[in-house]
Amino acid sequence: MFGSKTVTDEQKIEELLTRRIEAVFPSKEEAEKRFKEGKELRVYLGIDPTGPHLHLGHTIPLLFLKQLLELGHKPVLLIGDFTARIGDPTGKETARKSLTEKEVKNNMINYLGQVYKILPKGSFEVKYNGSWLSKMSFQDLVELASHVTVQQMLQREMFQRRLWKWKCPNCKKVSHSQIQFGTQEAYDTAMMQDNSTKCSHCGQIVPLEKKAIFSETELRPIGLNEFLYPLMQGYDSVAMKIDGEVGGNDQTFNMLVGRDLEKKLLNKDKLVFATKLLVNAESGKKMSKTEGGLISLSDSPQDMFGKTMKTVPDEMIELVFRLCTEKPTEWIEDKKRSEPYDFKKELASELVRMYYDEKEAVKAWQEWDRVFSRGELPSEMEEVEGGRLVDVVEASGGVSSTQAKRLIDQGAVRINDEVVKEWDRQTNKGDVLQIGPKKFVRVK
RNA sequence: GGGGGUGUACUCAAGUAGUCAACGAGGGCAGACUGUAAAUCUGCUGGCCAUCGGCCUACGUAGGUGCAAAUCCUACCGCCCCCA
Repeated sequence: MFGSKTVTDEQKIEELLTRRIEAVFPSKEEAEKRFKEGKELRVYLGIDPTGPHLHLGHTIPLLFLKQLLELGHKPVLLIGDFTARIGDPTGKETARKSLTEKEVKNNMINYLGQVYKILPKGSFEVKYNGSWLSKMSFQDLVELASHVTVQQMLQREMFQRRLWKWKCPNCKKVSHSQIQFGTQEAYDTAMMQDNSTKCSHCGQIVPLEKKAIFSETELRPIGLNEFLYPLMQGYDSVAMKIDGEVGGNDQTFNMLVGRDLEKKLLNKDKLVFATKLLVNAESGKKMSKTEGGLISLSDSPQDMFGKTMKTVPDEMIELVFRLCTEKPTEWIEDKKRSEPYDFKKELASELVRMYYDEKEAVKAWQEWDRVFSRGELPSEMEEVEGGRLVDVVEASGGVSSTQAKRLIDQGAVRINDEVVKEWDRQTNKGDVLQIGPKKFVRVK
């Protein structure tokens, strides 16, 4: 890779640093300066291969990398094979099974295939953190850990939220309980004799009843290994002598640990790009809470279109357009004046276009109109074996027989557009079954 | 190490011997409504067979008492808090 020139166009750099980016460390100005120097920068994105699919959220940093690539810089994709194999530390007694090497490998292959839809093969480096983390000794780890303090770790919001909170019965205000890790002073304030405590807001000494204590989320214990995660991730930066890292805003803490370490150990000033997240600014809700609702890059065109229509709330169409597509800002501004329904269809088809092609995008759109706007049958349907209605629903819906019966009871199943509530009814060849709002099958 | 708690379905959380497949809330699913959605209202939300109904498996794990256990006893395991 020689002779490659970086682009220092100010407008492009501005677009790069604002469109998908929530925050830049140490500062946006510093980043601008570095980009204008014209030297090739290596910027990485770390992904843990914990599942088989990349979803829409992953595409935000990936598209950022693509922008970088277009400016002549070098994206690096770091596969967290080591971290994935160790497994999620937070589990309860069912200590989440750590993934086997084989699963990790499979996931990685799947990931790469999906990444190629955004970043062309060969345009970026691929690294595995197992190649250095698995070689570290306990001594290395202790040495590494000495660079980070417990106080720093506890600042992290994710840990903050897992500490006790309590509500003062006098002034009704909420305080963090410092019971777990506090200074002596904080402890004295929080817990006085016989379980009474002094409220830091109103100064009253009140009994600390059990009911007053709560936690916002679950009060999960914080395993020591969880402290190690940021450390491992941070070391990745050092090992790769990287120039920058991009990740979701929720990864900021971990990315900053890497920045600190790289500075301390290599005297290198890593840039950290925290991308915006797919959250609804008003409600604070994430776009899709459930696995099922996630739009995955490996979804079929039809599914991708449908899921977009069904899971993207109106208020978020513009956001998704900005974060997850490459449409120019002006175009988005223009289109957003149209009906939300149409705007959303534009989004859905654009996504299909990105991960498939124009033809599929058009087809998916037509299909949607056909089925949901005009109420016609889809042009292609899965063919299933006939038999009793319950059994057909069970098999084609991928549900249990009890659940299949429930669906029928609730009137969610139609045969040839007629609601049928008898679950022992025989289906005939050629019958079209509609199960729920969007599943159609034909009896063969 | 000593003392005090606690462990319930996807999550939170009631229930302390039979009326418990287990209140309630969130989530999810379905129906009505609608522009897909959101909001709202209604129903469902362990599995199997079955259109009343029946059976099986489940309240940290393993045993025990008893006609009968999520509920009582014993041991074990996990977690939390306090004192060291």
